[in-house]
Amino acid sequence: MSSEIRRSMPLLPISIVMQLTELTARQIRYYEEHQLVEPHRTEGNRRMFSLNDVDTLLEIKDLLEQGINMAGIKKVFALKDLPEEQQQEAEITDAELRRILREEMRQAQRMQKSSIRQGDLSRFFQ
Amino acid sequence: MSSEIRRSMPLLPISIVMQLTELTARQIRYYEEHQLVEPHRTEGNRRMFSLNDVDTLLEIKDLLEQGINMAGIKKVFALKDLPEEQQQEAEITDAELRRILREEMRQAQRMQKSSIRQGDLSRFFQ
DNA sequence: AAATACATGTTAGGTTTTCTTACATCGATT
DNA sequence: AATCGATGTAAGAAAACCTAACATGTATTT
Repeated sequence: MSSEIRRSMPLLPISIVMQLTELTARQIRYYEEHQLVEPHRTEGNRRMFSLNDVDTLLEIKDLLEQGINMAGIKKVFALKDLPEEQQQEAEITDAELRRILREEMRQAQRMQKSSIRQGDLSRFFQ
Repeated sequence: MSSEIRRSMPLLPISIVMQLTELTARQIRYYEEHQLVEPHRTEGNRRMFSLNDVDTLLEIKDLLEQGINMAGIKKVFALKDLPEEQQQEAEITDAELRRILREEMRQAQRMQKSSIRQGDLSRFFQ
């Protein structure tokens, strides 16, 4: 079995994903609501996550900690998932993204100054 | 994180292990009863299995399909798990195992002839 | 300053999954 | 015929998870 298949197999219940990512169930479900992850569902409607899903969630967490919001993260993922042939067509969107990211950086700095940087300490607050 | 650690992390609920191994919950619990696997337990007493546990279960399944019973499988695992230093002390048991396995092969052939497929070597294990 | 939006917390009620225990079954052995 | 070994099955309880709704704390907008 290829490692690709293995990493995309839905194996993990949400409780384990919570441990692996240090995200709350609420957060994980919220990101799913925004279609940033799409866990498999069992017959009984329970979410089952793959290792790739966990990677995605860790990436979301990282971007959020950088002050980027849902819309920004969606853009980032949209770009990343573009196949080679379409990367060129994305140029305009790419420029747009850079503008977004610059703006986010400023925003992040403002947040740092006011000591409200969000996310990085979440693990200490259960 | 080392692959060793990863493979020993309790990540999988029994439903997933059932799919991966094509064993029933009853079978998995029965093998645990015989201490052939020892899944982690959550606070709420749910079994959580590691990838190593899955490997072990697949090995159990294979040995069972070869007609070896619980006691025999315990012996096989006991031998396999011996650290280098003790391998020598196990020589006698090792020879014993080889004898057992040779006998088991003959038995398997007989079984094929008579279309019987189970319970072949119980007499050799106590 | 009030209203709004965003990300997350919390609570409630319902459903699925898993647990243990006990008894049933069926082929093989005694 | 009785026993054993591996597995099936059923019942009742508990844990884990689900959705939906409302609450909260910051940041932005008006």
